[in-house]
Amino acid sequence: MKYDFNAIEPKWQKFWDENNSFKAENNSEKPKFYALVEFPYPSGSGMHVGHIKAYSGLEVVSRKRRLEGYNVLFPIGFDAYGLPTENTAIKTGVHPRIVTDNNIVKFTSQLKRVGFSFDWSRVVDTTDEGYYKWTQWIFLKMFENGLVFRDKTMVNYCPSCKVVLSNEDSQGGKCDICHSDIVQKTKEVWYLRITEYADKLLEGLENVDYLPNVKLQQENWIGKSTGAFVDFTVKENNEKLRVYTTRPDTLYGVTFMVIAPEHPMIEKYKDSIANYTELEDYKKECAKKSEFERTQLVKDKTGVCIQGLTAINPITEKEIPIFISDYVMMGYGTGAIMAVPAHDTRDYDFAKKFGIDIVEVIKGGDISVEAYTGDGEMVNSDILNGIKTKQEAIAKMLEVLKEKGCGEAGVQYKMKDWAFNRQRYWGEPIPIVHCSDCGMVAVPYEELPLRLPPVDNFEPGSDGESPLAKIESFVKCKCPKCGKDAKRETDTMPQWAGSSWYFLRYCDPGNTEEFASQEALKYWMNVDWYNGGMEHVTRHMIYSRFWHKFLYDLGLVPTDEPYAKRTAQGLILGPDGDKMSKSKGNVVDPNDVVDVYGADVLRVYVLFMGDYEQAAPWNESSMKGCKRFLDRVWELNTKLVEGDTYREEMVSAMHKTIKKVTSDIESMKFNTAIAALMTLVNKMYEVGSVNHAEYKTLLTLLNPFAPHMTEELYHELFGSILSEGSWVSYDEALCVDATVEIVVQLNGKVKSKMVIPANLDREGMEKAAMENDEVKMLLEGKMVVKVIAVPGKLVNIVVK
RNA sequence: GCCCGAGUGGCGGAACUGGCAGACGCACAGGACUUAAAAUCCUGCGGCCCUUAAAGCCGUACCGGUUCGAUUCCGGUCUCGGGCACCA
Repeated sequence: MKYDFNAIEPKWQKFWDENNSFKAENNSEKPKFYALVEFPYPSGSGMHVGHIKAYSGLEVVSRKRRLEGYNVLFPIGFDAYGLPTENTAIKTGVHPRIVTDNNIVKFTSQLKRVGFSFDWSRVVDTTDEGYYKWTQWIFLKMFENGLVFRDKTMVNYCPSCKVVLSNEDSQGGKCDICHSDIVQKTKEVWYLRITEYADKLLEGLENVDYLPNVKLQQENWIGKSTGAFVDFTVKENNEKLRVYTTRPDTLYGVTFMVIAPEHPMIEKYKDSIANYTELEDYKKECAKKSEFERTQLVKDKTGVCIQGLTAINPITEKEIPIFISDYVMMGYGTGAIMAVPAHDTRDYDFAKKFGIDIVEVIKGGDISVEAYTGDGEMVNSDILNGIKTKQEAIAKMLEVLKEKGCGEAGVQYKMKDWAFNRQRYWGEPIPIVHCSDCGMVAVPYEELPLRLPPVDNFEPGSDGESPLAKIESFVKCKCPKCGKDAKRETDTMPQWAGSSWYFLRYCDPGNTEEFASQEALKYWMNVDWYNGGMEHVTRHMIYSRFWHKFLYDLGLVPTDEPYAKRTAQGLILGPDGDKMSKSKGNVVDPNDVVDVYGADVLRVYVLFMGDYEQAAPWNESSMKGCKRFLDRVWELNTKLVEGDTYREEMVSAMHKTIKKVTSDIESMKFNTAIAALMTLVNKMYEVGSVNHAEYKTLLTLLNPFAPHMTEELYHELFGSILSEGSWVSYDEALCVDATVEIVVQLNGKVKSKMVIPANLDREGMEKAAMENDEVKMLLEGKMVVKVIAVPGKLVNIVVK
């Protein structure tokens, strides 16, 4: 009889549910293990198989850890604030609360059908007032500590979603949500001063175990550069014009300066600028371009020379022109640069177009053709002449700048402050009150949560105002400080807020007094292993590390980093090889797979289909192989024989498999772990029988992958694997066979094979090879030059 | 443009630290069982050559190098994927 998943899987799921089988204890003698997966956004379309793959990795690790005797916290929750839910509400008129609740029910049932060993008693929902109360609480702590500010700036505005977006949400000039074009708009918005933590976020990477490319992406995102600030002087008014440069060594090659079109100097010295209207026109031209367009025309530089202002190079004392151009950004460095066309490609393009001098100061390239950005000997640089390396030249120049008092070493970051607001209903209200006398005043802690008011119309205002602005009863309030009439802030927080601290809430989800008790945090933190998608490696991970580090600085969390280890799974592509998406219609629903094949087959398949970290296309027929494999494991119970130790013909296979599966799970090589189990099962069929000890081991190794079937079989023979089973160990000495087959090569080509004792040393192998009849024949008439023996592998005979 | 990563049979993918390329699975072909089909089991399965087999030769994107020996290391080229992007 085959594995009847329709009967067996629901049976165990019900058992696990009723017994809270995977409940993590906040107090335990056992060592703790905290495994975290990215909680889903409960969308209306339900989960797809990509979610299943994302959770299956740490699901396997968690189940293994429990068998190894750990107290495991493997939680799940819902990141439920967000635009799609609100858009559904706008379209259907159903309140986002109801939409969210329905979606959570759907997701929960899907997750349970796959048999994930989540601790269902700790589910968090970021839109639950018991949760967002603390999101607001942490925000107020940041406000109190000067990390929250408002600023009027150009913002990325999506005319379709009617929201202001952060740079992160509008990359490439397209809205992250609806993909329409972003326009620039001036607005006063909320910011979190994440740049204050740039160095800490960078340094923290040294002590965590993240995938190398995860670390690299975060480093690039933070974008630290070291260089120098140099003060040029404006001849006409003796004002300092400060620039940031990473190449102070090229100061002798500066032939002009460029400032951003928005640079305040233009306004300030408007009267002494002869061509002010021309500059104004250029500025207007630039403002029309979106951030995206502005970074598009890389080659074709535009700009205008400022008539009436001249800069003086502090080192050479030479006079040089000042230009405005949109290739210099106000938001980075000082909004002004010293241009060295000979050794910077952008400055080179600009100089060529405007006919400005190009002075070589580093030998090694041909500046008549292109800018030379490499290293080389310094020339035309007075005191630096003859210096051979960049490092040395920079060091020397920094000394000189310091002496002269016109510059200093400095650092810059690409990372910008975090635009922390949405003009939407379905988000955490920002707990701030605007008072005409007191300014921005925090809502008192005891008044949290600041609840969303009931509304029937979720449409945002036409000018990018939040729908909350239309609710008079919400907006009108008293100032908590002076008691006068005041206005409540109507922006809500971005979706990233709720996910910035959820891993802390899991430690103590029911707490009404604190976001989590110190005791629980001390016990569980930090997260031992965090797995998720590559798409969250910069934004979500950096934001949440920032929040965590802030709380650490307040002494509210015990560790300075939240995640000890971070890995990432690859996408499941559609059967057509494209990214799964609703619009392409290539989405696979896990429920459909469970209906036909059962949960265990689905679980094994998503891990067997390829390298866990790589993307792989869905292939239904490949899944049949996994079904056959599980059926064969099931069928083995008809071939059971007595025996509580491995039989001789099985010993090395058993130990080798245990070793392989144990280490492969740790390195997320789930596909080869399953392959090893398949090989073992094939071997059992070859032998024709399996004894109790062997079967017990097989079921234990397979349990994390196929928990329903293995529990059923194990339970029949040995009792509950969950409560009585334990992970199996292996003996290194028994992983090797007594004899090995080695290869005999002639000049590196395989010519013969022979079986020798595994422990034979080099000389012994060489001797055995030379005495082998087949080898003797091969060597006839040839001269042996050299023999190389590699124990356990091969003998290579070099002949002439 | 810059920075990562990858390129292996018909397909998904294996190969520890330079040591038998193609584990495991899918698909396919042949056979067994069956009235038949499904399921299951057995056999074969990189290419060339060939009636078949043995033997031989070629083969890990391409060109070259190091080495007794290269999918693995080095130099160059091409292609694909990802990240950043006038970041001074």
